[in-house]
Amino acid sequence: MKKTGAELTGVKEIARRANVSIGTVDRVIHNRKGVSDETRQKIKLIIEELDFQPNKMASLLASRKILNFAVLIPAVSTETDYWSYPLNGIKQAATEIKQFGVTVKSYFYDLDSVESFKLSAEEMLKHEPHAVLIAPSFVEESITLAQKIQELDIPLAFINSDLPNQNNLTYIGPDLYQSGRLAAQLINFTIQQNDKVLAINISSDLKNDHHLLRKEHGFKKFFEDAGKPTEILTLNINETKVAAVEKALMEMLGNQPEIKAIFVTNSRVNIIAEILKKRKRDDILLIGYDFLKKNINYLVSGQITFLICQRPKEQGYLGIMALYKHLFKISEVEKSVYMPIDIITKENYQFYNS
Amino acid sequence: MKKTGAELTGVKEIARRANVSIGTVDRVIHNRKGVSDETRQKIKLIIEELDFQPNKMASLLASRKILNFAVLIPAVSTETDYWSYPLNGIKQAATEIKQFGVTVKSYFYDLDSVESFKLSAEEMLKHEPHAVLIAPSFVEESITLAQKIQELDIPLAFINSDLPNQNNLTYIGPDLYQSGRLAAQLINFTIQQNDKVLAINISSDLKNDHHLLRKEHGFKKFFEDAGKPTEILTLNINETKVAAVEKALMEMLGNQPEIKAIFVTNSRVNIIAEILKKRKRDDILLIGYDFLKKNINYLVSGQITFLICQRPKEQGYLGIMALYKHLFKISEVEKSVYMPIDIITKENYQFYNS
DNA sequence: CTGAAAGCGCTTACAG
DNA sequence: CTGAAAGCGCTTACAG
Repeated sequence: MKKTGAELTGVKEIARRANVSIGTVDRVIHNRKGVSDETRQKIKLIIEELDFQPNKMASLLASRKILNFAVLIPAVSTETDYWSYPLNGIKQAATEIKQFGVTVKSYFYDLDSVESFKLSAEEMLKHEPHAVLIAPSFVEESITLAQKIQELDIPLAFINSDLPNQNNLTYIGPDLYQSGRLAAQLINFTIQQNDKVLAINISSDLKNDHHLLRKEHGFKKFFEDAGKPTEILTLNINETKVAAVEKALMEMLGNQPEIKAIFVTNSRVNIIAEILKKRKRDDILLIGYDFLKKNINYLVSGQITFLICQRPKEQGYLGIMALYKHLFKISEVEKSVYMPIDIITKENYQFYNS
Repeated sequence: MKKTGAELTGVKEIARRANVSIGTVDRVIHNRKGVSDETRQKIKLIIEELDFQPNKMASLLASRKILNFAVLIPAVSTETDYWSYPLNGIKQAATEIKQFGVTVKSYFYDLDSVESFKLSAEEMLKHEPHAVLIAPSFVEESITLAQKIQELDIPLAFINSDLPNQNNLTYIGPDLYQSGRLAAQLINFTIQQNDKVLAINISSDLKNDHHLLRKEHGFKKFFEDAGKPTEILTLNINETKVAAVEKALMEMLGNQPEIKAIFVTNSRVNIIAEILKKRKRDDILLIGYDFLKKNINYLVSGQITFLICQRPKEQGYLGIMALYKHLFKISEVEKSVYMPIDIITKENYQFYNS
């Protein structure tokens, strides 16, 4: 249970072999200046020979580093508890790395308010974080922020959605196109000849919500590739109130009685479920996104058949851990990490832990 | 970036307040004897007041502990690469906790040989591990082993399958009954009135393979609960050679032309896929278990529609981490951790990372 | 450019 | 029962 403490190891042994002090060895290990080329080379050689790996714990202990991570994500709203899941993952990671002197502070913004994003971002930067994790919901403002962060030369991780060319350390989140394809595949199993399929985008600002469009694209592409004549209709609803959605939906269903399956491109699938339930349209298969309490309720009651999920908790967890692994040089961090695309049904939701 | 080093903290501050040496404080923290009740109480009070949490890194560094974990799992065979996934998870965990002085050594056994299990178990115990992770494939022998391990008073984790009442620290694996139900639900979406469904158990020793029976049970229970008149047939095949399986399967399909879906209760679903492909029976929906290369190939080619997976990599990873968290007192460990039941299709397999 | 010393927050013998 | 000292493997000023 104890290490054998016979011969020297680590910096001491290197120092002994190189005939220098451990201070000099330390300088070489961390590529600090103030060492002659000659000694530097000699020490580097010995380090290689010994395949020396500094003891992280000793290093952390001696350096007394304190690292503050900042997180900028949407607040949990009354409308959706989606963001509670990434937040839980972030908290879990925070607990695990607390012992290494890392603190994680979260800043929140309102998904309906660009202004709140800017304010929270500003507040966050004021605290001079050593690493930042953000969910870049507002594209333009997020790019501005990402550039500020880059100027400060601190690592940046994106979760939930990506922004191209932002020099971010990593992106952890879904592949939207492919999740749309998967939804199509699931629907394709159940429909008959001549059935029609409806894709619904519910968003107050669809033009900027390229998310939904990428899912819709994957969805339609699947049927194209399948070479089936299934007719895919699309309904864009730019209001989120039930009454407005109901009007648009019922009009569509009235005109197209052959619709037998509906794909909602985001977590607002519960609105459609509510309407279908009220209208007693149990004949329509419904599929949508995200492990929200409201959605799960309709899954259990049978109104929703499939939910597609992208491990929101894990996104938060992995985002923080990526920053940690990078700053503590524990391992290389991948530029993009695409989450598995999970299928949740009435029969497996109880074991889905995020 | 630096901690403020003004006032004393940790053991020193406790010692100062209690007017004792840090040695005595240490004795109290670790509940060692040799401290008068009076001083012990005094120190405990101060510890509570300060909400003192010992610095893990300093503690690890000073104690110079070396912990050897042992792992006993089936070897990766030519027939299936299933066990390469838990092994990868184990290796990943090993890499992460290496810096805390933990080594992980794996021992393997042949799934077709009880003898090899016993031998490997013996070999493992000879090395006096401080914690053990096992996949208890052979029930009786595993119980014997679990009892030996208990006598040695070292923590034990099970993965992949559970054994009741073994005083193990934790179990991490699937809920078999529920995964059978999920398979039934998926099939239920696609079948028509009057279609029949076939469940196939392929095992050379089905009586002892209670795994398969629990999945079959869940599978059948789903249809019962659904109150549908769907007829579920069962085929037990106690040979694993393709020729033997083919004979049994074709006889069944010949007698029951209404069979439109097949559920294979384990990873040998690729054998059935091979036969269906050869016989050009694309009309039958096939569903089975595990993310094996062979199975994925048939998923891509369309012969298999769904694979049910239980995160084998994560099981290995979490198993090791549970032992680590327990021994290092990082957090409490749950007695049972049931893995999510994942559904893998042609459209999402590429993002499934275990 | 280099070394010697102090220190990180603990644990471990050892001495009394 | 208790304390003083040495040490874990590093880093950090400081002195030269």
